[in-house]
Amino acid sequence: MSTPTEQQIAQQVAMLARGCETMYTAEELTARLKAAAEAGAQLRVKYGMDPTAPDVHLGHTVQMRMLRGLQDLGHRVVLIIGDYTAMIGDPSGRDTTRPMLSLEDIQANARTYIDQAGLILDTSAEKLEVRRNSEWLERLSYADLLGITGMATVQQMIARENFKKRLEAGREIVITELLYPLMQGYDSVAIRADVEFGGSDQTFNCLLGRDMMAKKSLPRQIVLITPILQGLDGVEKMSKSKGNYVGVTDEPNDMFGKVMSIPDNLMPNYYTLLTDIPAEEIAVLTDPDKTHPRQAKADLAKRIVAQYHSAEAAEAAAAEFDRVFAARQTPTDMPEIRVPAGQINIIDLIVTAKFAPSRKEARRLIEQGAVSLNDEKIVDINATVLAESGAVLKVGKRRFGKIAAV
RNA sequence: GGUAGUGUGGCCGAGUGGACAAAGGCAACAGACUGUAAAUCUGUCGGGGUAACCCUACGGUGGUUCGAAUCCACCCGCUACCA
Repeated sequence: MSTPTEQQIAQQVAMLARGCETMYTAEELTARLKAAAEAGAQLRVKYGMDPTAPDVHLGHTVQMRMLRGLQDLGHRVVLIIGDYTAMIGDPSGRDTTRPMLSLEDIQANARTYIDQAGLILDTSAEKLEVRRNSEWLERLSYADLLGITGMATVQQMIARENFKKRLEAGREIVITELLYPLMQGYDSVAIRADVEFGGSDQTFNCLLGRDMMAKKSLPRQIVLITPILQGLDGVEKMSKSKGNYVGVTDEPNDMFGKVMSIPDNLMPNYYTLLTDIPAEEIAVLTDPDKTHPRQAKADLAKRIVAQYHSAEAAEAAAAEFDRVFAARQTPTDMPEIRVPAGQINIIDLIVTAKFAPSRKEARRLIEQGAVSLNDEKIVDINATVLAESGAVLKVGKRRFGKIAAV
């Protein structure tokens, strides 16, 4: 790899800037990239993972895509599994303290996480280093801890918005909560991070790490803050617990459909953070006068499916979507509903198919005109139908099943 | 430890003896329309029953009452003030 020119470095920085809300600082990043290139050295890019929530969704990929970009430039990602922190349990959780995770759980979660992250990251040993923070945190003595706590001031802590608000509201702050940012910051010191990525809620912690490094006379890490990706509802942030997410391991059809369900006004955001399309093109795609929104969204959905599956899978998912929702035909693949051959009550059929959680709900769906069998709408909640193999039960717009009479 | 407050459906949040399966909002689901699982509008939204009606539910356990989410006692959790 030849030494990149100033211009190439500037391009690299621009690529990262696109997905960042804030950079501390772009100048330092430029200088560090240049120095690394000249020395033929890899930058160490820190990325923390919470071993309690292993499923990777599009929200995580905003950062991961940039990490991958850096890997492709020759740098190394240091994935830190927060096993030590997880074992203690996160005290900042408002309601209940999280249950302690066993070592096995942490292992398993980390495994799942790395497998899924591998869809985006380069997992070769050269480009990815996996560490657990128990490696260094566990060994600290009380004296070490005093040294670490000596690196931050109460003023710093209470300046943090999160704590400030709680102080003003008179809500309590447990001392260990103050220690958490320090632990995370110490991770940076321990691994000699050059760059750390964090969501905007992590700003304080990342910057504290940067500060601690300086106090230890280390080159302070550059902090890249990424925006929080909004969920499918367009209101809350994407998260597994809110159920408004697209998992990277979602099936193509599902992934496509979920992306199609985002509000139109979320498209610019998704295009910018989840694809590599240049800004000028995004502007054209998301301008309703220039591109039909339906078209733009299908295009977005295809690109996303292609990233995690394949271009063919994306085309197939798009075709399937058109088939079912635009042409209103039955899907090519439907789950089987196994029922005894013969007459069956329609409510029983819906419940057996698991298309409704209760008989009451099944009845409501019928009353609302949502149910049909072989394209024939069923409006009578007492209807009895003939269960014959191959018959297609449809409930609502997207629940289909093929009857298998046994 | 004392005092005051608070605990409601997936979430937020009203309700202070009957008209309460519990206002309103969010989320969700359905229908119409469409450009899609977008937007908008309408409807539904604990469970069983064709229905009348029944069962479960307002932190927990008992009690008062013809009747309790609502009143009382104790307990548990959270919050604030005091110690």
